[in-house]
Amino acid sequence: MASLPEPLPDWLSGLNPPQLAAATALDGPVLVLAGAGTGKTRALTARLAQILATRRAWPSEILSVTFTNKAAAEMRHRLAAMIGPSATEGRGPSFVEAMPWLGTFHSIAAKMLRRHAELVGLRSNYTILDTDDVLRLLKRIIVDAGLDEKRWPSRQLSGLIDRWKNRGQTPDKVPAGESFAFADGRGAELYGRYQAELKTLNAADFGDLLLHMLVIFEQHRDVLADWQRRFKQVLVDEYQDTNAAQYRWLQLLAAPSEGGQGNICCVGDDDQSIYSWRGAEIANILRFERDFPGARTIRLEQNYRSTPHILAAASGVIAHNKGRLGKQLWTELAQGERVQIISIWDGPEEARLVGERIERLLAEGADATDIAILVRASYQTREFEDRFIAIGLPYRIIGGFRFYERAEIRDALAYLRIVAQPDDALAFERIVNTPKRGLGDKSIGKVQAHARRTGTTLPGAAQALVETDELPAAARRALGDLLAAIRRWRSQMDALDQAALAQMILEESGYIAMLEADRSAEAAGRLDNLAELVRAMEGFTDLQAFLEHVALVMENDRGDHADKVVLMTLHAAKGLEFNHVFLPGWEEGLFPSQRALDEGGANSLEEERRLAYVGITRARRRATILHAANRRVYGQWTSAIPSRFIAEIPAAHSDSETTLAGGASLWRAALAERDPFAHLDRSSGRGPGWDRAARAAPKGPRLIEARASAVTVGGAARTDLAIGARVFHSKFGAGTVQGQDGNKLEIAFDHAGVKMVLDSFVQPA
DNA sequence: AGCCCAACCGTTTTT
DNA sequence: CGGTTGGGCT
Repeated sequence: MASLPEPLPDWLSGLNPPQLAAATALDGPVLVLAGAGTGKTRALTARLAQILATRRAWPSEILSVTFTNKAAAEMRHRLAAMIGPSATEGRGPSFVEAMPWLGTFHSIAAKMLRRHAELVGLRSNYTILDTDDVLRLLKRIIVDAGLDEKRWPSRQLSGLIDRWKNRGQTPDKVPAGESFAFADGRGAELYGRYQAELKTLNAADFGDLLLHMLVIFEQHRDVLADWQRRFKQVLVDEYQDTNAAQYRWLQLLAAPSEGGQGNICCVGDDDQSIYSWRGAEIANILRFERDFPGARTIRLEQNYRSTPHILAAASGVIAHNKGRLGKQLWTELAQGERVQIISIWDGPEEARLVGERIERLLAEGADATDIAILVRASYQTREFEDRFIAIGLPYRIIGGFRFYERAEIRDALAYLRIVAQPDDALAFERIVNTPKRGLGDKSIGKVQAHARRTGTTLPGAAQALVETDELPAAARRALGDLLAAIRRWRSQMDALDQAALAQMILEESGYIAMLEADRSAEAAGRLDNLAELVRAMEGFTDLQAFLEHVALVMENDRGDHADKVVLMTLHAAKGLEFNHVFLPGWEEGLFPSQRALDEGGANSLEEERRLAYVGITRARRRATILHAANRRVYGQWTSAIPSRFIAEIPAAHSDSETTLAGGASLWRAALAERDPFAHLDRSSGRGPGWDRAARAAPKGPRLIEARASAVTVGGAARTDLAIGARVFHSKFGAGTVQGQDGNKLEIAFDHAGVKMVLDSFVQPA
């Protein structure tokens, strides 16, 4: 590395030594192991600035890949702030001239594919299908193949095809054994049919964007060579999340062994690899040094985010994983508070307590946006929503339905798609009878039959049928009118800008009228959404560009940045940070999830552990972990033991509290339901985290904000609940006492069966 | 063509 | 328990 000038230029100043190394090691392969909160984006941005400043590459010669649009936007934003707006200014398509190859894997591959589409049998205006289109198409293929859609659901096939595509496998490369995962060995065959169908639709699914480029690179080395020559520098963010196809794509573009220039910098953290279920292969990062000989590895280990207690807690947990590349995070921040571990009776109680703690934080002056509740599974947010609505605490849920997944948006887009791309049969199918035109299953069935018979596309067959008298007069007229309207709209494509065109389509198609006629509460919101869609279309070069933007780039963020506490999954929280983080539901079976425990073996468990690590490291100042003894699962009350991850948090960096009177004994009561030997008081073997939970108890039953009605201090047996007494339990309802053991009662509930329950939880009926 | 009820099935989710 | 979906019914 050439020696750096002193003083350092602006874009390099303030970097710590490893960050500086990451920003300036521009020759050859570099792996940057960036721990949580170690200023990864800062180093990456500085590297881009350094490349540009030293003229190692022009903006158009840098390939810079991320996984999410958010990450790409962030990098673009920070780069603009660092080197001035000229290189990156603009929104929508206009910045394309500046850093054209900064984006997500999918958007970059889609752009490349537009240039080479014909090499895989597509035209450059191909449609990018969403999951819904894919499922409908697959379902048709499954039914056409004479299979029972119930027995062989399209979702499952879609999952398999996804997996194959993630691994870069075309239908002919699917291992024979894996083909048996679907329809008794017909998996690969159906995959092949699906690919053929996509070709006739002039369409690609998400996985195709990369897969097609791989096929093109492998079969047309001249095309590959062009791209290799172009990209003088390659940057990859979140490298631990790359799948096999993405990995191969990067290798082809950058590895010297394939003819690439070899200046590739991959940034990632093996401890934050949480997407294996989506095809990510942690092995990619683990074997980087082998794949790119001569690679230099740089570790970013100084954490600027969290206190030592929080870091130590997270490190303690992740240390239980094997096969890590290894990092030692450290910080200069003051010690701060220990991680709080709270044992609680049940789900509602958990939500209640979190709500209370948040209110206290807000009263102490915390900003609501500094507070997050991170859950393992999205359904867990429900309990918190209920509670927060009840106490009037403003909250916001991140994730869930995206704007463009809404039915009205997808309908509007289908209209635009059929206008932009006449062969898009899926779009045609979607809108042919929306709004209602009297074109029901029977008429559409005839069109489909005709299409199949004559080997034409669905819209083509529709046109042909309109010219015959095979359809009833009414249907024939309706279909003819629709086709004429589509032609008319298409003829306006050049004359009108896409927003005006969309407005026209929505009005002339009767779609807006349909919603206006609908008096329901949702209809008004749908009209608003459509107006928002039209507004969002302004500023794109053309309709095609907009449609691609929608398919690949459209943000989920609806600009709701008000002062609200945020609720989201641990997955969604990766990359974010908050002063105060609540981590509820740390129970075996929930987190780690039952499926991870049942199916994936050690690897799955380690991924769950990484998720725990991600969760804890989101916190800047305070992390609060909770686990409940009882939770309602599918309407059934189930007891649970504390997550093993709780036991893995070093005691020196955490404090345990319990709101459970009787502490350990209560856990024993909860366990008795599933453990016939619970009464034997074995000293161990109660499961992960249990000892830890029990240890909180000896300090004496320490009540925190306990509901007076539900919890009583002390373990003295009650005398008013003799055998035979009728009692009432707030969860299980009425029952009869059958036996007594200290402060535990065996109660035969009228509707919930026989259970062991602490006497403090029941009242005489 | 459209509505209603019952059977089913429940991680994580980006592009 | 509750949302979705598909089939069957009107």
